[in-house]
Amino acid sequence: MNPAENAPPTVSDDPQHTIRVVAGRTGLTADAIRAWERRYGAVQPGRTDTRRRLYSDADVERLLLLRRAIAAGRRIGDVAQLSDEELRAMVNADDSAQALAPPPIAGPSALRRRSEGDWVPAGLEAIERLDSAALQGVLSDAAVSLSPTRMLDEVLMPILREIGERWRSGELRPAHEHFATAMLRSFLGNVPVTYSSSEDAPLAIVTTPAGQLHELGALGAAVTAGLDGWRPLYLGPNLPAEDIAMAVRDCGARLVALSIVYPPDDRRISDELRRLRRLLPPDVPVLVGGASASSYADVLRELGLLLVQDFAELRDELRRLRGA
Amino acid sequence: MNPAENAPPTVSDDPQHTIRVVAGRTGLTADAIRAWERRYGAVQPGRTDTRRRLYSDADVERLLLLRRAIAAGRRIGDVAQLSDEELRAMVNADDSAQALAPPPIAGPSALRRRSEGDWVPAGLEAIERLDSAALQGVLSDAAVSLSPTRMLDEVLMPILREIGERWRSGELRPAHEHFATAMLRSFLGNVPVTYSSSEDAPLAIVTTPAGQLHELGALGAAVTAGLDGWRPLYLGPNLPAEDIAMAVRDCGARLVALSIVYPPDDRRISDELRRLRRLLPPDVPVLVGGASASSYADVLRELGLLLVQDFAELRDELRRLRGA
DNA sequence: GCGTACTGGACAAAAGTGTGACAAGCTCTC
DNA sequence: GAGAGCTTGTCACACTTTTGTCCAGTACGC
Repeated sequence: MNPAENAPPTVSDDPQHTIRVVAGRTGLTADAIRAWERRYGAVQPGRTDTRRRLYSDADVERLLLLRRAIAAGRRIGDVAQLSDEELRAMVNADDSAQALAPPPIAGPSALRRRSEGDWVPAGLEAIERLDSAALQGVLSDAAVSLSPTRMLDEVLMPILREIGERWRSGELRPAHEHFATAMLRSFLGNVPVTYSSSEDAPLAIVTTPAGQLHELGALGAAVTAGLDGWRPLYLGPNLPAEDIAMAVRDCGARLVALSIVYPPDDRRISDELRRLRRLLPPDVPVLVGGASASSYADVLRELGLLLVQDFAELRDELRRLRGA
Repeated sequence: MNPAENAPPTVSDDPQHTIRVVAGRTGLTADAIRAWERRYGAVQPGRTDTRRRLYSDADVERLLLLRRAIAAGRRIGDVAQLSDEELRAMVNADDSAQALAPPPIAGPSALRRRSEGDWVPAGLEAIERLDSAALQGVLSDAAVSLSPTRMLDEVLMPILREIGERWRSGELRPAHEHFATAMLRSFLGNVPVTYSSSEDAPLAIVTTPAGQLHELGALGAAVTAGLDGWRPLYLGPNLPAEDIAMAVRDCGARLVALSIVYPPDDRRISDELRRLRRLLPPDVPVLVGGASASSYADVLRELGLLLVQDFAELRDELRRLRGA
């Protein structure tokens, strides 16, 4: 019942990071982090024997949350004392309030306290019943407890994968798949990818090549890029190579990310990739991910496009490229 | 499930938001908010120990209502003192009045038409520049001033129409159309269509028939249905007739709404409609709208499906059918 | 020994507050 | 249709609070 014993947890409580690392990861200055601790007890890092601060992953996440709250106009003195859950709820509320007009988002508020890890089966069950209220509840509930990153890795993508499998096996009808896709699309579209990305963040174009109708992977990639210091420009699915190249040129993008999900081995996709590589400036890297991406590994290698297997690898590449 | 869930605090009375946050959420300037308080006591926020203002969610909602009243031509001095109920009633009345009577008939409190069309050109310009931050700004700005209904009729649909035309004329590239579609999809996906619809509202299935990839019209219809007392189940685009019928049967839907945008005269669409009518229970009405819907008028008449030309007609039909 | 981190204090920039003034826009009158 | 009068958003000012940054002195790590 608890498989998470040996699985490496994405967020650990072990104190391990020096203040320098934390400053780098959060974009805060070391001085600010110390001031927040001194004045408001915003985080309480562990210490070495010699009183050096040691931050856990959870601390880092909390600092990131605080940073988002600040960005939404909160005052650090007001939010520093909130619990992680309160903070996350507040940040989520701020985000959606800012992204859309009528703030009264239907409160999930029903199903409370779900033991961790139950999100996926609960979501699948709601999908089987075509119950949008329940699915919405599961999603927003999970969003309060999980960071967007973990939300993607541990809830949304597993649900998608499972849907895909049950659909292929005939266990679920297209209606279920369509329903789930529509709801997840709405949810992902709601994640504000704009917040951390300041004006000067490098621009990444995210889309799927012509012929690729499944957009959720690409949208997840856009969210990931936004969380990782890029400014994503999401162009939806099914975009011809010429248009990708045009957007890169016109907007001065420094990166293209593509998602390929369905046809595992299609000439037209390969051709599109070739054309894209030819049309793009040689110094603009192209990342390719998605369920079927690896079946194009040969073409990718030939063209010098980078294959990413999952969102974790995508994050790594994004970080590496941003540094360059 | 959980019946005794008393008062889900969607709107809390706790003072918590700084004036800065409120300004961001309402789109008002901090100066204006203070002026309204000073001159008319429009809201009475709490205070911190050091006299900084703290607004509750209820205060924010009230300010949003005031803003919409202003946008409808009211003067702040006249409406600032009204109770929340009076305000809400007035704003709703203004909305429907505005929707029903485009030519302002002379009246005692003649509605000043604000410089209305500002949002559409601003949105189009953002789309031309592929500037997601700007487009997001236009959309949320408009959404704060307009009710979801008018937002659909006066901003989103005009933008879509215009994009379509400029795209056909070659003035805009597919990249622009894709970009706009993706952003509008995200925006529409976040309109909380769930809140007014209680458990017992009749269920409406909204989708597009197989072959129809454009989903925005259908999504707009789902939003409209949600605002009009139905419980919409949005199933995304491109759904075969069998699956629509299955969803209707499994969920006990009382209505199907379809959107047909692109191929104006396609055998396959007609066949899908015929199949759908055959598979559905005869007492489940089917509404068909969208840019190309009227080119199928013959088939629709033959099958007894209802053609709706625009969202206003859709609303009328929805109301009529809900009464039945 | 040199780079990094810690503490506590100091300081200046940013943001909020109250008050008053003003210009743009609207209404009404003549 | 010109002008008086009112409404209202914005700005300037002087003052307070909040908060990020800097510094000096000390200690640790490699």
